Amino acid sequence: MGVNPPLSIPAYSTMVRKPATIQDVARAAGVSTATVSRALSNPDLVAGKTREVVFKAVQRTGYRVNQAARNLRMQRAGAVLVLVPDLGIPFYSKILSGISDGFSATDYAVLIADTKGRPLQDTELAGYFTDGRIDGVISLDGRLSRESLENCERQGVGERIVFLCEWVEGTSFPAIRSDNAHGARLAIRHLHDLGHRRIAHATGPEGNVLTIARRDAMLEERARLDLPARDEWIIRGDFSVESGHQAARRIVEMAERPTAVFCSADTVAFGLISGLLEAGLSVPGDISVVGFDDIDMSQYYIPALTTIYQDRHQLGRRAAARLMERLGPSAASTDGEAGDLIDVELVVRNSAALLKTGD
Amino acid sequence: MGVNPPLSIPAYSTMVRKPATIQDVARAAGVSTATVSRALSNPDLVAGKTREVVFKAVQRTGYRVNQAARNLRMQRAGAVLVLVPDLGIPFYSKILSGISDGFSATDYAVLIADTKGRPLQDTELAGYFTDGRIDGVISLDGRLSRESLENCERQGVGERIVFLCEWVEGTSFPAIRSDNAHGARLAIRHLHDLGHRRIAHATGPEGNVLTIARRDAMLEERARLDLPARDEWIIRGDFSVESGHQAARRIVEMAERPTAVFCSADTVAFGLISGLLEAGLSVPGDISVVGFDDIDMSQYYIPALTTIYQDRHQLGRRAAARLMERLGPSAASTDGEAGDLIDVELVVRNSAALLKTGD
DNA sequence: TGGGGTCTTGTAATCGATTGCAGAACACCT
DNA sequence: AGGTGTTCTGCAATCGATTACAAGACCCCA
Repeated sequence: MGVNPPLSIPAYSTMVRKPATIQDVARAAGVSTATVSRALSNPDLVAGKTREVVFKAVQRTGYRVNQAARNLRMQRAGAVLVLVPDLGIPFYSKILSGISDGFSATDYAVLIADTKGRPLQDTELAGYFTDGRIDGVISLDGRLSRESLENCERQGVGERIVFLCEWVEGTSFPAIRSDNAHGARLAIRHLHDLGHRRIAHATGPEGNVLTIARRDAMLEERARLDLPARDEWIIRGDFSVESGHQAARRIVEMAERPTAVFCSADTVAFGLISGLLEAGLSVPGDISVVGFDDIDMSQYYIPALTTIYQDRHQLGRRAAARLMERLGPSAASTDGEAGDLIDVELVVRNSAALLKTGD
Repeated sequence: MGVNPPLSIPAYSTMVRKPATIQDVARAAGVSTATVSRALSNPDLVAGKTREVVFKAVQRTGYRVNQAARNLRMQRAGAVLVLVPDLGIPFYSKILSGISDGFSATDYAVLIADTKGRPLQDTELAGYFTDGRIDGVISLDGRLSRESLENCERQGVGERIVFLCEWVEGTSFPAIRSDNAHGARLAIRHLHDLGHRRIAHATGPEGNVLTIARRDAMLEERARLDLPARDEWIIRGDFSVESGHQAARRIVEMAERPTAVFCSADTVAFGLISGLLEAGLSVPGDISVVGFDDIDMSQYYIPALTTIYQDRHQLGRRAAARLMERLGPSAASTDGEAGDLIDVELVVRNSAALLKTGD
């Protein structure tokens, strides 16, 4: 006696304890598992005294509800999936942060999948639902196949899909999005106010809904203001910096050069400005440029970028809220539609200037 | 007879069918659920004929294994958690894409949590494990509390944590990271080769391991090259564009101004350059600047940024692989350590130039 | 004392998979 | 025919929770 226990037996405190189950708590509290469950999830149903005893036992055992078991029993997955067209694009980061925020107070986990590397199979999305892997989807990807969506509706989970930023034309899923058309109009009007008449547009990828919304509104506004139009002033691209860089080359070679360019994204504007400078043109001296998005970098670019601000964090939060609302017990179907369009603002900085009168 | 069924009863094809369970398949195939399970997960154990019958039944019923049930039975969560200090920072986007790739071939889901909004409680991380919510963690956040980590080890899940980019000093968790010291040396040598002697450094946030690694290596290399040192040339900041912008102000006011600045991140460099230009100094004419990271924007910034390239996608993939390896059945503990340090490269562009000889 | 109501609790089924164990079926050899 | 071995399959327990149902405890009032 008086000797320490043999060293080969680890001290109790360092032993790997298996996590306590509801059984352990029940035993410790001297009640049934049903009572423990109720005390935790529906405290009103158990007597005050018992409740105390159970809580103490929970403390003592360090019990935490096993989510896998809980979800199985409750026939839910406890997770939502966010589909991102390309995680490598900085535009999405703040949106994700907003979504993440939107779910932080709930017990939903946020799963993220990049659809760039490997686009979804037609049955895959519906599969995640029947899998028991997810309860809902927020899609930032507007190119989901119709097949995918139909499969989901066939499974009866159409109500659990929400689009964000992009959407699929001709479907009726909720789509939280910025007022793209208004943004485009603001940009064109601003350039018009600065005296510009020959205005070009560097578009996003062909077929993309944002490309269409912004281009169409741009064309309309330009027509409304009686500005000249030339086909070559609509320059196809995608939302990448690289495509802006290429657009610069095209512009430099044009016979009748525009004096201003409205870009479908800030990244495009960066590439464009960089390309124009390489060609010896100055911005905004020779050509004015307006972007779209107002990403973090824009205010520190040189020149600081005049652009259309999208509240990305807000977009993310709103989409999260919208999905929650539809996953909840009573899906008041048509309600809330009003809030799905988020306002944008013109942010005036230094990349667009008064047209030189000598022109 | 001859009339259609009443319209109030939906046609079978449009009815919401509950997903098929393993029971349904067993019934359809005329075997037991055990056989179905084995046919799917361990085909060698069932006779070829039976296997066929089961596969057909699976086809017919559209069965998919319910992951929640499977995970519960197998005592795993089927998910890994990625802790991101701030999802709003574009630097992380490509890393996430790499991680996502790394897990795409597995049946692990990727959960993402932003630790900026609400830092983790000490018991929270360990809680996610005992919860049955996650099997492993990749932390991009080096400021996890020691308590958090100790709690995990107490639960016996210390083996399932991998750090990425950042790490916690004094612990022995695997940490996939760039060779930060080498990067800093490359930057300083490059500036030295260009003739610069008075070299400043805009650091990251105080206490951050990357800040320390890059600064210490910078100081060493500067000493090794016998370059002058002044305290005010080490300018504290964080990794934000804003902090670079502030650093510019400080530099402008210095009595003895450096001719070159090594920035702890590209974003800092952007802010710095923008600030210097506002103050009437040109880059690289008056001051040369080198960044760190080589994010997408850097090659299109004006001037295009000379910087240290980090292979972010690779970092992500590698971390994913490392975690998988540790979650697997036989955790060969010490192996693979060698591959945890990822090489960096100097990318020479236009923001750092030969020192003007008149200086 | 007995009947009816309200609170509180426990028993046991259930969610949908996996797997140890044991028995059935079959082959092969003497 | 009988013994031995291998291959295949099914029964039933199990993972850890939730919850319908029933029963016990207690109170109140006629």
